[in-house]
Amino acid sequence: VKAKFNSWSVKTLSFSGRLLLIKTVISGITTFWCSSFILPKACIKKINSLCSTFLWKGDTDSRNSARVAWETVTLTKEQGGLGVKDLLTWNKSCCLRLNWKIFFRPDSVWVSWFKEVILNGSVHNYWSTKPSSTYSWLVNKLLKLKSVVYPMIRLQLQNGKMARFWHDNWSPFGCLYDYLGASATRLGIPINATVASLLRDGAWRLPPARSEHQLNLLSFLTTIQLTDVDDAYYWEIEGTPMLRYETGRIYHYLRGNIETVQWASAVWSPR
DNA sequence: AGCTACAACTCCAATTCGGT
DNA sequence: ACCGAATTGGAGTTGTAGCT
Repeated sequence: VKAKFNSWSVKTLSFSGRLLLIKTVISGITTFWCSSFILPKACIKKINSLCSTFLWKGDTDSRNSARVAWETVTLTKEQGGLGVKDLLTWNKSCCLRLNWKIFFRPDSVWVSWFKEVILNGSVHNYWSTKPSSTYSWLVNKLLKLKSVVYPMIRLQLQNGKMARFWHDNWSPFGCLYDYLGASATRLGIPINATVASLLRDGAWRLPPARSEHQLNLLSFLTTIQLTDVDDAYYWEIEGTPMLRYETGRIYHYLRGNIETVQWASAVWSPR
């Protein structure tokens, strides 16, 4: 990145010219690395710093004298920024794509490797696999993104033969392991039990409810009817099922709701 | 698998720096 | 005097190599 900046610094570019270079070329370079690896924070900080200096000074050697904080520059134009991608969040969005792949692109060689070596042969073990010092740094980072992807990877319950009772996201209550506080008691249900295994002769084999949460679950169970089709994972964002992974969409989802600024339309709309 | 010492990383706040 | 960035140092956390 620094080499790129230095090769441009000899030319006199306008502010918007430099902005465009950052948004296209530099984003292109970083996205390549972002898509395969989780970058260390210090690394991202350095790249941001280089971009900031280049934007305001035109080269990377002089001391930075930014008029506006980089944090503000990374807002969208509607939010009062310049629409440069926030690297940290972009990196996260790219890496969530790897998590998405594990579930929805099983034919990839990397996913097969991940499934066999890390997940003990089944994607369903993803939720219960804990980071370990025997795994690589990246693998552990991906496992730690679990809580972020969890609400997006839901399971459509059909015959219940694949759905893991405790960890799959199949009920309206999310992860039952957390919802029922199962770290203390698992109600006699094995950690890898499938939903179907709890239904025998048309009745749910669950102990009588002893908490409100358990009661909620039991009343929900009476409303469902298993079919004879296989269960399937599906990808959804804020309640909307998605067929593809859209890095940009996830990026904005991760950024959260940021207030827009009323002068943006006046500044950016074409005359 | 567990322990230990050490390295690496992350976060935070205080301070310094350059520029206007 | 003020602003944002950079630097610094300390505290706490996490990861790793080497050992038993």
